[in-house]
Parts: sequence; C-alpha cells; structure tokens
Amino acid sequence: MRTRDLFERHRLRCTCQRLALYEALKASTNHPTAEELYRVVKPQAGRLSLATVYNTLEALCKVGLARKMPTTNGSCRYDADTNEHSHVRLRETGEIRDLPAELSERLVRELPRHIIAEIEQRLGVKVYGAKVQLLARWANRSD
Amino acid sequence: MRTRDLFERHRLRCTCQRLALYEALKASTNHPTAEELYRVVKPQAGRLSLATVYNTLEALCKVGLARKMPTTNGSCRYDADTNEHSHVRLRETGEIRDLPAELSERLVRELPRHIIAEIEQRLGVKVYGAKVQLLARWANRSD
DNA sequence: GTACGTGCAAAATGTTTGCATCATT
DNA sequence: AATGATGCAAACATTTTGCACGTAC
Repeated sequence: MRTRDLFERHRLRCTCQRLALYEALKASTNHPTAEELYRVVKPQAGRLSLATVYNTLEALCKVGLARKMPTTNGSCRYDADTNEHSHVRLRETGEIRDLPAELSERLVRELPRHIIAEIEQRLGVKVYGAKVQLLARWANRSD
Repeated sequence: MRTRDLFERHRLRCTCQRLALYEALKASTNHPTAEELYRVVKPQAGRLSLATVYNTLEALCKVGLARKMPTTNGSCRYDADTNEHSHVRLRETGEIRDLPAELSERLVRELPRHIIAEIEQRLGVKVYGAKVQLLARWANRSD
C-alpha cells in the first residue's frame, strides 16, 4: 500500500516530512534513534527539524505505525515494522539488531512446548506468539 | 548473607551510602528510579547526593548486584534482582505479567542451543542472556 | 479558511563529570 | 598512607514545549 493511503487511513496529514520519515523508518534495518533518523532524512527532506522527527514518531506510534522501544543508555529507538520479531541487543552500544527473519522464526518455533503449555495452564492464558530478546556483546572485543 | 560480606566479595567499599542504597533497593517491591531511591534513602542516610545514587547503582550493576531497566518515558528503573525475567503480554489490555521465576528460568535455559549458536556466528556476537516475551490472550474469555 | 504541522530556540528532564574533600581499607 | 567514594555544581544529552509561520485539507 502506498504510504499516502496508509496515512489517510489513519487520519495523518501527508506532509513531505512525515512521508519521508516513515519511508526511512520502514527502510532501515536497525532500529534508529530519532537523531539517526534525522541525520538520514534531513539531506533529502530539505526543511526538517529534530522536533518534527519527535512529533512525527509520536504520531506514528499513536496510530500503531511505529513502535518506540526503550534502551538503557539514553535515547529511545524506533521501529516501523508492525509484526513482532526477535532481536539482539548489544550491551555496549545499546544498539538493537533484528535477527535474520529465518533465524527469528526458527527460534520462536522451537521454544520448548511443554514449558509454554505449563505457563498457559498456570496463568490461564493462550499464547499465540513470542518474541525473544537476546542480550549479547561483541564476540571479538572485550570491553 | 550480610550486605557487608556481599560487598566485600565484590570488592565494593562498604560506605554507609552504598549499604543503605542496596538495602533499600532490595527491599523495594516496585523497581525504583534513581530519583525515587534517593528520596527514600536520603532521610536515613544523612549525607547523600543524587550523583552518589547513580554512581552506586552503576557500581552495583557492574558487579551484577543490580540491573538497570529501560523505560520508554525518560528515567531508567533499577532492580536488585540479578536475573532477567521473561513476561507475558496480554493482547487485550497490554498488561504485562512477570512469569513465575522458575518458569522464566526454564524457558530461557531451554532455548534451542543450535539456533543461538548460529546467531552468534552469523552476527559475530556472544549471547550472554535472553528474555522472552510471550504474546497471549485470556484462555477463557473472548474479548 | 481552518486546523494542524513545522522550525526554531528555549526549557525541562535525566544522567554524567570535574574537582576538592572525606572515609574505608 | 593510599585508594577510592562523596558532595556539589556545572556540563551534557535527550526529549518536550511555546510560539509564529506555513501547508494540507
């Protein structure tokens, strides 16, 4: 679906800043911070301020087109993908990397069934999905 | 174990500020922010500054006696519990429930090893922890 | 034309730092 | 005595806000 239509459906004004920001967010593989998004989009968009990036991201989150994810080190990260996926969080940088789709799927699919069943029973819920966050550090460095 | 011994084991100086902060963190049921902890401990501790709270929390995190958890709204929260825990998110309400510690541990411990290994190799990282978010709905209701 | 979005700069918030002093080992 | 922690205030980083102007509907 075209971004314009998507925006209209959610009653969002189609300003060039918002369109550009959303496109950039969708295109990015890592989960950018507001600042990173600003640096990427600014050159193309001409007039753009950081405040607009924050406003836009908040508007997108409010209608569910983006998600805000907290980090332990300062800035929040954003993500345009609407379906849940697993990721790795790097300890040193706070950076979040998506797992390759195939690995992500396998990881979730192979979660231990019997434990899930026990959780369902004990909490009285039906689990329909899962997301794994792996905590990692770089393998080759030692900081 | 007495806090003093715990600190000595981790090569942390036993200052009254640190001892009081750690005790307060351990005693708290919700996960306090640095600011909240400061307000609670200050009256007892006499001399105490917010900077010391941050320093202390960082020191505690470094040796694994506390954990820093990000939030989407500004300040980080801290927790004296040393192990990451998984949770269930309810689809309808957005509510997040911690898994019982024992189930949480088993779930993480039994994550498929070979997939983790493959992820480590492909991304060049060393995974040292994990956290699972299960997405669920109520088993008996249909809202 | 109106309602809402934008840019800018300034404020608010949360966290870190530099440095002189003080306490623990 | 030496090492490291503390308090204070100032610096820093991230995010939010107020307001005049501009743009999509």
